[in-house]
Parts: sequence; structure tokens; C-alpha cells
Amino acid sequence: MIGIAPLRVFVHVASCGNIRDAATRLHRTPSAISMTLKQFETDLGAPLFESDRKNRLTKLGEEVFETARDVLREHDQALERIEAVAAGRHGRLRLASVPSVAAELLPHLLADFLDTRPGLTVELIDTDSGGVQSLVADGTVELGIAAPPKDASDLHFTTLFQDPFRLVCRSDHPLAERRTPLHWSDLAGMRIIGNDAAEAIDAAACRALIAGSALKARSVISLLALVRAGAGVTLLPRLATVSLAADLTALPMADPLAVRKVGVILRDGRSPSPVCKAVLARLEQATANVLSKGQDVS
Amino acid sequence: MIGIAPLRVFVHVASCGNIRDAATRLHRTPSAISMTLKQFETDLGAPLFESDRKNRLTKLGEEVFETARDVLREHDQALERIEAVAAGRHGRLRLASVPSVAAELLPHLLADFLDTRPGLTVELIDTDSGGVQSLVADGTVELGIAAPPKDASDLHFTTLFQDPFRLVCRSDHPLAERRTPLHWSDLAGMRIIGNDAAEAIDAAACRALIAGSALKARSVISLLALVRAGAGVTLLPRLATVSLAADLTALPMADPLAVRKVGVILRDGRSPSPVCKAVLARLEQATANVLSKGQDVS
DNA sequence: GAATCCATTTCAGCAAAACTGAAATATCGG
DNA sequence: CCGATATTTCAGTTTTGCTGAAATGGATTC
Repeated sequence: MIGIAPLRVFVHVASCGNIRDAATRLHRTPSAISMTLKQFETDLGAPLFESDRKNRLTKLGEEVFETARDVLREHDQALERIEAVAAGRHGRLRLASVPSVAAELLPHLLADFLDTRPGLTVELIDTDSGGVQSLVADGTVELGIAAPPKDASDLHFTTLFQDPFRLVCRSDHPLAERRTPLHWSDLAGMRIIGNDAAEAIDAAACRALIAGSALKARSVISLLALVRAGAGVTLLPRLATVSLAADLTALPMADPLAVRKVGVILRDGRSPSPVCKAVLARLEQATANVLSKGQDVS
Repeated sequence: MIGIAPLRVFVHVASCGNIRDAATRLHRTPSAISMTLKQFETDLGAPLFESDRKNRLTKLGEEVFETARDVLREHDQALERIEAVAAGRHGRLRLASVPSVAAELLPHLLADFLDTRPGLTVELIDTDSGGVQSLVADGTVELGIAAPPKDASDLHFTTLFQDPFRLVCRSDHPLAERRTPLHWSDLAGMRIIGNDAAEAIDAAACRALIAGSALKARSVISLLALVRAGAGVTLLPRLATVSLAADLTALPMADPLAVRKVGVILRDGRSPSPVCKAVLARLEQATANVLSKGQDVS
């Protein structure tokens, strides 16, 4: 059966008008070109050129030339795209992230990443840790950035960095002037505004504090608005507090347990696409210098 | 560089879900499939299947699969078309013919021809012999059917058949009852309506008769109308008289010179397209039983 | 019209690629 | 964990396609 190679040879000879130049362009000897061409004509059962000097096509040659040129163009394009996909230079990545990372870390990283890869499409969904986990689990997104999943499902978690919690209060709050890390006892008697991230802190004293809190909110925007309005104080990961307005203050906590682990979540047993791999590498590189790291598998 | 073969192997394995079935379909041994696939993955630099049991694709595999399937479909189609063109099952033929052949011989022949070749397009132009010759000479049509060209241009003529002239007169004409071929002398004193075809007759007696005629017309329709109106008689090739109405009669001529040669005209030095060749063969077959034949080259 | 030049084809040998069959290895379902 | 089945590995062989040298063939020049 006729393959791509004879078509390519024929098209080159036809457009060069002679075998010698076509041979040069294809990095072959004229004899190789001659033989391939002859074989092609034999396969077709009819001559493609009018004379031995390959400078005039037969009617058949003209028709085959049109078709062959199109085939080659499409073939080469498609193959280039396949290679680009495989090399991670082309493709689509859907990723989900918790809002803090989506807002503080990813914008710059992704912009940077896409600048050097014109064929890439990235779709970013931001939702809470639970949402990220289920989006990865059901295959809606390939890559998730969130806290480690609690239940050992078919998800694979790798820690990117650990993010220490900070107490967020109004800048006119009595604690705001403290220059030393806070202890849980410092928070006694205050109204703590609960949130999902803080509830995951693995310190008994902290859990007790939050358990007693009457107020809870979900988004960072709401939490900060409540704090600003004097409704209480709250605990947020450092990353969520980096762009804090002047009327609010974020204070470090002394307890080393007051951290949230942030990492990437992949579906177990699925090897990541090249684009995904590239983003992972970029993420690891970007977070290499951020606090303590580690590796967990669940 | 990656060729078509690995793509085909990959697509088959991916859609079969296992190597063994793909091997059967491709008429290869499983080991050949396995090796080709491995080589393909190596070339791409990333795995296409999730596990060794080839029943689940990676993200990359899915993307490559889509593209590869499209490439293969287009490639196979295009190649099939090229082969069809080469075999004369597909293509376009433009041909010019003198009206008598176009009207009496070609319709049935072409209809028949096209019925068995769905991919074919034939364009038929009917004009006089001179017109046919110039259409072939300037490349507007590939094939012409007409009288032999007088000037030895770069045209190639092959006789298809010889068409004897007949005298066309009204059925109530005195000669209409004659049961024997006519001689030029029988026409003495009659008004002969001249026409291009008759003027090419290579008999001195005939030339003399026509030279003395005061009336000349070009199309068969006009000639017959003139005869019917009693304006005179005319000489037409037999083929132009086969569908004559009852009020007109066509009488054979005795002079063996009273014939018109009809044949195919091709541009010299151009090998005919497969479609053209097929039509030529069909034409020769159709005219094999028609009167005397011969071969001339001009 | 012969001589010469340049391109193409032919041919023999060679190298690389691809295939096969057998044996080893891995995976799945009970 | 075992047997059945699928896949991979391996060595050897066939096939394919390429090269370089020599022959052929067409043009061009003298």
C-alpha cells in the first residue's frame, strides 16, 4: 500500500521540476528518488510525468499533485500537533484550586507559563478544598490544588507547602501591637469567626476556641468584612492575608500545629498529561522556597 | 520521524482495547504491534496507555487518539481518491465533438460509461471540426472527436470510423424511390445546399457540383429545414441522417470517396489521463463494428 | 551530425527497519 | 496463590530503502 513517503517524493520532484534538486532537498541521492518515483508510478499503474525530464506533469500527475500536496500539508500539521501535545507545548489543562492559591499564587505563575507556550489553554476553577477534591475525583479537572483529602479515596496528594495560620483582627485591636507570636490562650474570651480552613487545624486548644464561636463564614471576603465590622477576629492562612488592607492586621501564631497543608491532588492511577506535568514542575519550583515542604500519599 | 504506520497501530489498539485483537485486524503478530507501539511512545516521550493492559488511555493518549483517527481517515480517503483517479474511476474529462457524433453516438455511450463510474464528471462541448481541433490544441478539452486536422499541427489523430455521405432530399423527390446508390451525375442540375462537411469530400465531380451551388448552411437543423422547404438537396454524413423524419429521405452515394473520416484528436506529447484512456477504449469498442476503420497520424 | 555534457536510470551490495516465533514475564479472575 | 491469558522481550530473518558506480538517454554545442 502507498504511504506518505512516495507522495512526499513526488510532490518535491513535481515542484522542483527535476530529480536532482528534489534529492538535495530531501537529503537523498537522485537514484533513491528515481526509484521511489518509479515504484509510485508502478503502483498507480500510470505515468505521472510526461517525459523523462521531470518538468511536465501528465493530466494524472496534475490531479495527484493537488491531492498529494494537501495530504502532506495536513499530515505534517497533524503530526506536529501530536508532537506538541506530547511535549506539553500544546493542549488544554483544567485545574481547580482553593481561592487563596488561585488569587495569590496562580495568576502570576500561569501568565508566566502561558507566555512561553502559545498553544496552551488553561481553565482555572476556584472553590473550597472539598470542591477541589470532588472535581478531581470525578475527572472534571485533571489537577487540583487544595488541602489533603481526609478520606483515603482514589486521590493522590503531594504537599506543595505548609501555610501557617494568622490571626486577623482590626488594626485598632489590642493584640495588633503584639510583636511576638500569639498563643491560643491570648484568644480566650474573644469572638472567633469560624471558617472551614481554621476548623481543620489539628490543635485541641484551637478546636475548643472555634467550637465556642457563634459566627462562621465561608469566603475570605465575608470573613474580612465581618472582622472589619467588629464582629470578631478570625484565623486565616498566611497566603490569604498577604494583600490585607491597612485597617486589618494579621498576627502570627506560636503553635506549629496552626498550619494548613496545601498540595496538588491528582486522580490515582492516571498519569498526568504533559501539560499537567509541566504545570506541576512549575508549581513545585515556585513553592520550593516557601516554608517547609514534605511528601504525603493518601 | 513518525509515520502513518504507528498512528494506525495505536488507533487500532486503542479502539480494540487490547493488542491481540488489533494484531488480528492488522494482520500482524502481537509482538510486532507491541514493538511498534513501544517505539511510538518512545518517540513521543510519554506513555499513551495507563496500564500494560491496553484498555485505558492516558490524557495524552486520548488527545493523540482523536488527532490520529482524523489523520488516518483523511489519509486513507485521499489515497483512495488518488488510486481512483489513477484507475480512471474518478476524475473529470472535458471533450469536444462534432454535433453528429455528440448527438447520435455519445449520449448512449457516455450514459453507459458513467453508470459504472460514480466518481466521474464528463463535460461535452459540441462544435464543428475546426472548433474541436482548436479546443484540443489550446488545451481547453483533452479529447476531441472530429475530422482529421488539415494542418499538421501538434495534434494526434486516430480514425474511429468512416462515415459515408448520403444525399438528403424530400421524400417526394424524384430520386427518393431509387434503390441503387447515386452517382454524381444523378445530381446534375439540382440545387445542392452546401455545408462544411460536404465541402471536404475529396472528389472532383462533387466539388464541382457544390462550387456551383448558390446556397450554403451550417447546422444540420438549418440544412434539413431548407431541404424540407424545397430549397434543394444536400449531402450529409450517414450519422447525421439516422433520425430523419418521414418527409425526408437519405440516399447512399456510389462514390467510395464520398466519406468523411471521423476520429479522436489528442494533443501530441500529452499522455491521456486514465479517464480519457477509458473513454477512448469505450469509443473504439463502440465504433469497431461501424464501417471501415484505419489509423492515421498527422 | 557527431561529440559532449548533464540528468536520470539501473544495478549490486549494504544497512536499517520491521516482522515472526518462541520464550519469558506480567496481569486478571477465581 | 494459581492457572489462564495477554504482553513483552529476544534472536534471527525478511523486507525495504538507500548508496555509489556504471550505463543510458536527451539536449546542446561545435
